[in-house]
Amino acid sequence: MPATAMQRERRARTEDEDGLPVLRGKYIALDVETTGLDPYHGARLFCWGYYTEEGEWGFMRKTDANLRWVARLFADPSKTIIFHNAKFDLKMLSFEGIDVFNILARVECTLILSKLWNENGQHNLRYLSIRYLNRDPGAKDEVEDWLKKHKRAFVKKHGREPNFSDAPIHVVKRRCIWDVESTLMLYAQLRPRIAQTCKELYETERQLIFVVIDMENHGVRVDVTRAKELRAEALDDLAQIQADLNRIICPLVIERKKKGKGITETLESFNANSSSIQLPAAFKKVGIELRYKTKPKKGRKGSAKTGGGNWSFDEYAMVRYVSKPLASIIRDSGEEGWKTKRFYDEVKKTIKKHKLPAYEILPPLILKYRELSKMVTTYYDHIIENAVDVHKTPAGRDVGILHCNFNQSEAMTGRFSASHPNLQNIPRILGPRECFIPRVGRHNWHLDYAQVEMRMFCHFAQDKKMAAAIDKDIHLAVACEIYEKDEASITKEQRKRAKGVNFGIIYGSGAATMAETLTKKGLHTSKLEAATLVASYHRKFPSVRRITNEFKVRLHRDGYVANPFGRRYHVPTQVGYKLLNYMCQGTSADIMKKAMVECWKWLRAENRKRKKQGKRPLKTRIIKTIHDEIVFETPPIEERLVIPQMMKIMEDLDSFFVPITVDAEVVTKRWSQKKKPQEVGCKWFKAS
DNA sequence: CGTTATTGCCC
DNA sequence: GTACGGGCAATAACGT
Repeated sequence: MPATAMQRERRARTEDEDGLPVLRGKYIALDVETTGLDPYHGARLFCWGYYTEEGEWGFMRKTDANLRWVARLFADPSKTIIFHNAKFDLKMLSFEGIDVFNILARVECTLILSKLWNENGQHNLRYLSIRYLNRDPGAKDEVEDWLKKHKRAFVKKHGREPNFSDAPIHVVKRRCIWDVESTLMLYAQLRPRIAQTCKELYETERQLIFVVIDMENHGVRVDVTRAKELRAEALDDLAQIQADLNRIICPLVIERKKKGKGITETLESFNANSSSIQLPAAFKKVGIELRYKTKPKKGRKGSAKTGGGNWSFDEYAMVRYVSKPLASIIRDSGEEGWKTKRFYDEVKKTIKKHKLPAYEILPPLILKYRELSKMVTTYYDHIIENAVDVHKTPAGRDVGILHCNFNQSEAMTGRFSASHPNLQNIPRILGPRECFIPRVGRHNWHLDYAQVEMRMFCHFAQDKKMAAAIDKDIHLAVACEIYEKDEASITKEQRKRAKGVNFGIIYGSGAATMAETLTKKGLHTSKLEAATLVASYHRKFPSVRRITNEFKVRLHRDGYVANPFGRRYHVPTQVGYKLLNYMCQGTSADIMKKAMVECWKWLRAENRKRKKQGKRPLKTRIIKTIHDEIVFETPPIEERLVIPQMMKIMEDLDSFFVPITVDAEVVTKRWSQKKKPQEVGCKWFKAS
């Protein structure tokens, strides 16, 4: 569409009761502009633009009448409303009192369409418009440019950072119209392609938008007081470690660069997080000879590798810089999550007992320091700073709600990602999980697909031997095969090794990495041993090689490989070994997504039914997802009805070479005390 | 104030 | 003959 035509505003023929345009177009691209990205901390929309296939377009500021116009648009089942990232816009509109969960118009999303068409690369509107529409970014960047240019002056004048709503309205308008025009054209290009390739998957993703908004708006409950207690504890420990470190290695002479010139400095306080400058200096000073270097990491999007070649101080290297007894202390403390005091006592005791050189205390202290500072900055601080609606409980504790951002279109395999804060990487053993608590009168039920990636692996390989073992103990069964022993004679360590091999195979590893990974987990394994295990594995499970090759053949033939839901993976042929993993991970992810939609829909349908029958609605909700796990919040009185129903929906979702089964655990007090249903006296619960 | 490198947590 | 998959986030260091 030529830019000149675009700039000619076409007046709608008719006006509604508020004097606003009644659109003839059926397809309406809509885009809201906001004061920020996080509505839970005050960001709000202040205007929006629209563009229809009839060439009608317009720009509206937020007023009651204009919001009513949007509500009427949403109530019209003959319309299709297209967003680029519908989740964001709808979430913002939900904060203006729009009931986004009962929209009668059809909601579409070009971000999801683009992601499904090609999981690689960028999916922002700017990039897509250039790539698919040959469109000049034009007005797209003007708002950002304005903000950059006027930031300093604005802060000086108003005492705060400027946002989109502070830019001149005509600049915002131009951008907004640019966005909606692009969105509409993009939709016209992408929708037919997806209709051809994965219509049902798109439908799942599309409906999932509402599940995600619901989940994010509801949020998870946190015990802010507990976070503060744990934070204080950690800070105390950190102060002690810092003092010890300073006593051992300061003053420390270091060399660093400043404006291209090398300078020398003497430090009175040591920073254990400084792995490139202070750590090497400290190790040299106490006389530890450095032996391990960092490995190159693959650059963004499979490009050349970057970095590497510097001295390494990760845990892998650190345990190797100390004697064996101390190394086991470090490993044990990590696995069991010891408190700092116990760790200190054990470390000192061990050094004395084995008459180790005094400097060996350095690596364990640094590891502990890094662990604690990570807990504080990444977890406790986040909970304390980001919890909203904080109030006191009768017991005098501060509790609040954390609203995490779930992104359904970020990970290339199809998985969810989470951010701000990332609820999907909360440590399993250390303190943070103590801060997550159910709401009053609720339990949190964690329903997780048991070994789902392993099951998908089994599905693709169509391996009968594996299929027979998957509902018992797959790792034990694999151990029996690769060690050629019966179950009774397999040691715990051998089973653990087999487990590592199972994961390694799914991840596409070879002998070298397998050895490294196993050794890292405390199972000392040489490269040769690992090679033997892998060879043995492939001999016993030839289907794995077969399916890996089959995927490579398909990649070569079609340029992509599609999972059972039609999600396509485009990868360079050099990394064809990744396909098996993508297929396992991605199929699991799509199972999860479909399950979330089905569970959510069941709960809504049930409530409509109950409303008709004059019964009170169910209070059960989906509150979060962690890859293979859906977490439901439910009043105990509903558990018996709802939980088995949710499990049934999840398990009966689709049919594969092996059944997909669901395990259930429940949190009544704190996430750290997640329990089996039987342990909390759920007599009605029957494990599947 | 941006980018790169390192580290470490999750499934 | 090679190679472990997918995420998010914090800090340090350095140059603009």
